[in-house]
Amino acid sequence: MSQQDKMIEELFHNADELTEKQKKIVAAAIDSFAEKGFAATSTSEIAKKAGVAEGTIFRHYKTKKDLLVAIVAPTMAKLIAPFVIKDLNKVLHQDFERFEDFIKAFIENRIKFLKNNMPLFRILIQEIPFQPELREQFKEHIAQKVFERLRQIVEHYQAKGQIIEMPSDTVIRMAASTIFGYIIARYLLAPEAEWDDDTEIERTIQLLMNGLSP
Amino acid sequence: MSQQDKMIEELFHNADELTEKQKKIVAAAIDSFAEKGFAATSTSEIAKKAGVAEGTIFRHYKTKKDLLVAIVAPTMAKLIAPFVIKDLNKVLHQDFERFEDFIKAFIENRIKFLKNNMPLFRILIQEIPFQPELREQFKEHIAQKVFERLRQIVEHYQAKGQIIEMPSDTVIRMAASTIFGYIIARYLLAPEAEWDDDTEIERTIQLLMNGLSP
DNA sequence: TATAAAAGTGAGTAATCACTCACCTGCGAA
DNA sequence: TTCGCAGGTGAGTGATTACTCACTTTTATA
Repeated sequence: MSQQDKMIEELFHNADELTEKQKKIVAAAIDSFAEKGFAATSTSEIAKKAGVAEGTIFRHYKTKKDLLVAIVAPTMAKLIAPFVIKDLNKVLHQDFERFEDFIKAFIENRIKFLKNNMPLFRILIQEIPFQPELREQFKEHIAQKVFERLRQIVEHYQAKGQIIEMPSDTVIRMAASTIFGYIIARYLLAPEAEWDDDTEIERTIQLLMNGLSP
Repeated sequence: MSQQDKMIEELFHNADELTEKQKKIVAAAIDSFAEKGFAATSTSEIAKKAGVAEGTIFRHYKTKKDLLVAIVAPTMAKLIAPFVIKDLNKVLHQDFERFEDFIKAFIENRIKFLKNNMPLFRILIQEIPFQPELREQFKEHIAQKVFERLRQIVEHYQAKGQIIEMPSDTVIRMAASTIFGYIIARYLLAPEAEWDDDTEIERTIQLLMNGLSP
């Protein structure tokens, strides 16, 4: 099974219900959407790359936008999955006495996920500004659920005196900027450069810890 | 003169050489490109919004992509202008003994610029991944000139013992993440939210100072 | 093995695309 | 007044677009 296949398997919980050709369509679409953007990619091009007839695409996806949503929606779900699990807080606070340990485990976990799903992450951030449907999903899930969870976490560690007293939204913004900044620089802006990943992540966490400590 | 006009005047050094209709084309294109993206915007739509015939667009710009480049290239130039002025270092080190003062002045200056040119900044970051021509310009200017300048600045303040010893690229990445993180959150992700800008900028600088101090 | 449903096909369609071109208009220089 | 020319026009161009549909092939089940 190829890397591409594994990515798709991981992405769609019912991947075994997908036809061979359907998987090829999804793989081709991910490829092209990430490289040229959704609007600049034609369905004929996807069909050609996938080695199927154009009609086959529309057998499985009513419209081109449907195909995009079918790709992006589960990516978004996977990305925020760790925030949605029940009793995150309980697990969290048992396992991670210190904020530093929590954020380290968390960053490493999410970076690993994004690293394995870069084209999808690319499509996600590139198309959200343009697709109201995706923007709506993003707002509903991220803005509401994830943000609420993050606030709880920040406030928990603030109560323990491990994070500086500051509006939790500001803390979240800073942490998110730093983390996404690293991911974008590492995997999108300069993927070809030489990176000492462990050291860079360590330093990034240190920036946050120094900056957010009381 | 409208706000839109002022923006265009500021952007094109030879704005007085632009026809009335040409200005309207540029304004309409900025509007649509920022909202729907370059690929999803048709020339007929731009013409309609600008109140001109479609042929008029192609009288001034050979292709649709030419129009995009004519809009984005000067934006990029304006954005990096402060780095390109001669003897930046001399000016810099006379005026800003402390790194904190420098970065504060710098952030405020660039935020003010971006604030007045948000649609253009949006187009810039949205289209650079897709347009090889823009990516080339970006690499040439940012990667080479700007990065070199930033390295000098970081190393200067490192020599003075005001910045932690760390590869200058890492320092730059962290500072850029933090600053762009604020701008993107403030003006693109949640422009409608209530923001206490002065306080947020102050806190953002404090994060950097705490995180980057030896 | 027979049968129906699902998967797959590719020629065809109307709409839209970026771009062209022959023509028109207003204006400054000769 | 005449001329040249840049600015402006909009109907027209061939190419491409997302999508349809009548049809064939494959698959699952009884």
